[in-house]
Order: sequence, then C-alpha cells, then structure tokens
Amino acid sequence: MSSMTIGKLSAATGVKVTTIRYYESIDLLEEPARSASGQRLYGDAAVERLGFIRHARDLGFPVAAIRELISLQVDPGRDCDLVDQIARRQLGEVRRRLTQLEALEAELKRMITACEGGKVANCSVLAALGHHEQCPRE
Amino acid sequence: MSSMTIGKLSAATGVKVTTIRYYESIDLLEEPARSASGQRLYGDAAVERLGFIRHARDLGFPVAAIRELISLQVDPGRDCDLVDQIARRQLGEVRRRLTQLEALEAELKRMITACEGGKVANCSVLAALGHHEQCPRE
DNA sequence: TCTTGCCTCTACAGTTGCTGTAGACTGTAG
DNA sequence: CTACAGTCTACAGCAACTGTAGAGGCAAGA
Repeated sequence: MSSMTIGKLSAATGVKVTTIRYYESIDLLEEPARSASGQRLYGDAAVERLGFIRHARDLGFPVAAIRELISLQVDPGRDCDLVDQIARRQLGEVRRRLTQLEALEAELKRMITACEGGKVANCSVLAALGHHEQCPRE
Repeated sequence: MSSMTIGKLSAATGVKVTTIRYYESIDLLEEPARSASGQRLYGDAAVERLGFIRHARDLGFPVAAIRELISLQVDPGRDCDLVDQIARRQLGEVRRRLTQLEALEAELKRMITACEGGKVANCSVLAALGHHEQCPRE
C-alpha cells in the first residue's frame, strides 16, 4: 500500500481528514501528489510524518515547535541540543499546568464538599467563587 | 469611590480593559452607566461581579458555565443542586486533564533523560516522537 | 448501465477566549 | 497650554482546529 487517499491516511494515523488538509494549508505537511482527478495521494512517508506530528500534538507541543522539530529532523547532522531544549521547554510548560490544575482540583473539591444541598442563597460554591481572598468554611 | 472608570475597574480586579469590554460584548457583564462624554462608569457591584467571573475563569470554568452560575446567583431562592452539578462537572474535567498531563510529564521526562547530547540523527526525543506505537501512553 | 452511497474536492465561516490595531476623542497634571 | 495617558468604537487576528455548502469522483449492487 504505497499510495492511499486522504481517508486512508486519516484512518492510518487517527488524524481527521479536515485536520490533514489544515496541516497542509499551514505547511506542516507538504503537498502530496494528486490523482488524475485531483485527489490527494499519500505514500508511507506521509504516515510517518503525520504520526510524528500527531504524537507531538498529543504531547502538547505547539505547532511552531513541531515545525522546528521537523526542520531539525531534515538535517540529521546537527547537534540535538535544540531538540532537547524544545522538549525541556515543553516539560516546563506541562509542569506549570500540572501545578495549576492541582490547585484547582483542591479548591473545587473543597467547594463541593462544603456544598451540602440547600438554597443558592447560601451556596458555598458561589461564595467561594465570589470571595477569592479567603476560603469561607462555614 | 462608588463610581470608577474602566481602567480603575481593571486595576481593582486584575482583568484587562479590553477583556472587560469583551465580557460586556458577550453579555457576561451588563452594560454600565456612561458619563456625559460616553465613558463607562462602574459601581462596586461591578467589582464583585467581575471578581467572581475572574475567579471562575481562573478555575477553568468555561464562559457558558459562568453564565449559568450568574443566572443562578440572581435567583437565590432555588436549590443549589445545579451549582453543585456544574462544579462537579468542572472537577471531572480538571481531573481528566490532570491525568493526561501526568502521562505527558512522564513521557517527556523519559524522552529527555534518554537524550544525552549527540547528533540529531540518533536523538531519542525525535525517535520517541516518531515511533508512537512503542510509547506507553494513554 | 444506472444508481446508490460514501469519498473527496475547494472555499469559507464558525469556534473559544481573548488580544491587538487604527484613528478619534477625553481628562488631567505640569 | 500642552503633553500624555486614558477611553471610545470597530474590526482584524491568534491557536488549532471544526463544520458547512455545493460540486464532482469512485466502487459495488440491481
């Protein structure tokens, strides 16, 4: 199967058809060959490339970073310091978001356990949202 | 003190001027009074309301949920089951993102420790991104 | 062969939650 | 009086897609 339509590529990689065309439009994927009737035809290299992109996106790398990584891949003689840097930057970003989310989880949990039914008038969730400076435990 | 311009409100709540106007445009904030020359004038209630919105946004509540919460606040006689529901939904969402991020952190860490300098040609980060099927993920 | 029904094409609008810009007016301190 | 910061409206742009319309393509069944 050295040549497949966009639908097959989509099935092979788990990336939606529209998203594949979008990636092409932002030059993340290069323009594929076309059939006589104008349909896109992809080879195995496209599966590789798109799988790479998808994995990186799943890891939260922004498209700009992926573009950088691809350009590094194209030139394999260079040191991989830059690759390392990009990955570390991404790890930092992930950790930052983790810390933030953990705080949110704690506060939401506290808010919910404090809300034991009753009327909106004295709902602790709304109270907590209103008064950020303290935690109204009452 | 009971009347302030948009800049003061911004300073008082930490929400940017443009964002305040945006909230007004999507009917999250009601239209304020205006001075003779057309400048927005806010009272203390606006500080409260905007503080509430800001805190909820910080907690990751989508605007739609905040709109719901506000409409509940306006009608304090109702049961707070719905408030509770919204908060629980949000907690679920936060936990889902937490789990995902933890997996990402683990994989990035693994990728980075495996990368010990050298050339791009054998960089383990790029390899890890390329060979997605071998990555213990999700 | 015709028809059915999914696949693909292009082009463009919509999504979420803002941010930035242009060009004009207003309010205030020195 | 003159700077200069603040405010006004209206619209464009950002990320990273998703969805839509309307047209044409392709393989299999009746």
